[in-house]
Amino acid sequence: MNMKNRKVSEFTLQVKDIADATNVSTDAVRFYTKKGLLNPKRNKLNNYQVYSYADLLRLRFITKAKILGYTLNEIKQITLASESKETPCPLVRNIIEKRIKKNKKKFEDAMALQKRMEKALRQWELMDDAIPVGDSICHLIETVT
Amino acid sequence: MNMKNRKVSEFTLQVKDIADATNVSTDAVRFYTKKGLLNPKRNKLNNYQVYSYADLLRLRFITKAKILGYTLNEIKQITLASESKETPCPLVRNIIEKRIKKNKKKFEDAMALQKRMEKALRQWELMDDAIPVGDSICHLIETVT
DNA sequence: GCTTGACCTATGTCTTACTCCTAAGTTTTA
DNA sequence: TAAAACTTAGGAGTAAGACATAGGTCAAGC
Repeated sequence: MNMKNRKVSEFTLQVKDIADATNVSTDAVRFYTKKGLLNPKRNKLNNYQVYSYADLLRLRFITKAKILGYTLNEIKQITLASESKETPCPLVRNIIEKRIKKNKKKFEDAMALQKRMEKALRQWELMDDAIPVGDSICHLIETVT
Repeated sequence: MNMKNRKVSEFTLQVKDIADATNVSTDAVRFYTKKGLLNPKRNKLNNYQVYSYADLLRLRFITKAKILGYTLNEIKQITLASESKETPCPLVRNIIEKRIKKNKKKFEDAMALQKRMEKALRQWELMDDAIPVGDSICHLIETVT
């Protein structure tokens, strides 16, 4: 490690550091950076991106928000809003509420289908693998749908 | 309706017919067709695609399988397998089992986060919209994550 | 001092599952 | 007969990256 070039402040992370710490690929980190969701500085000595601990926290947030179904654009809006001193609560709450409602419906539908799928598979397991009933898979599938 | 040109067999559907019947866009139908998930014939008189009732059923299946998280490639494999007389049960079961497992984990994670998000939002609702606490949204978000 | 390996940079193409747009041919309707 | 509503094919754009490449940088070992 070239400490002369690496040490910019207390927490100085390179792409790989921040990526490994959050279990995100370096490609994804660079992608978020290009999109403006992360705002690293530059090390002028070698042109490397220099991430801070705040960037790491934000990256953690991004991964969680993504699981919830937020798009990167939504996440960007939320973080931008949270940066401005006068946080426009109603706007952000709106984004969040909408997403929660959408997700709820989606989850419920998916869960119901998932359960029927699992049930069908259990029933299928009682049958003989070797039976070549022709359309048997279609029928299984149709019981699911 | 030009019946001379339209009537190829009992069930003769054009793109729009099959699309409307399944609530899928015509673009999507054409996309599935190009990908080989649907196999219409051609009306030689006007070069139109001619879909059958079987295509309609398959399209219905595609939409359901998609909700379950199957990719179009997986769906194609399953339907191809179900077409061959000796349906290779173990292979298809494998695809289905894998997908179910993947979905299960995904749903569980997402559901857990969704619940925490809803809880945080409820707590947030008790607060005053007008309070410009600066990082309050970040804090809300951090309680969620 | 130089090579090797592990980083980093930027750019570009590929993927999935479409949507939107264009241009041009066909069929239906007024 | 002309307009409206269909059809065809192709190409471009979208999200959220993965993967490939070419070249720059840096620490370690010999």
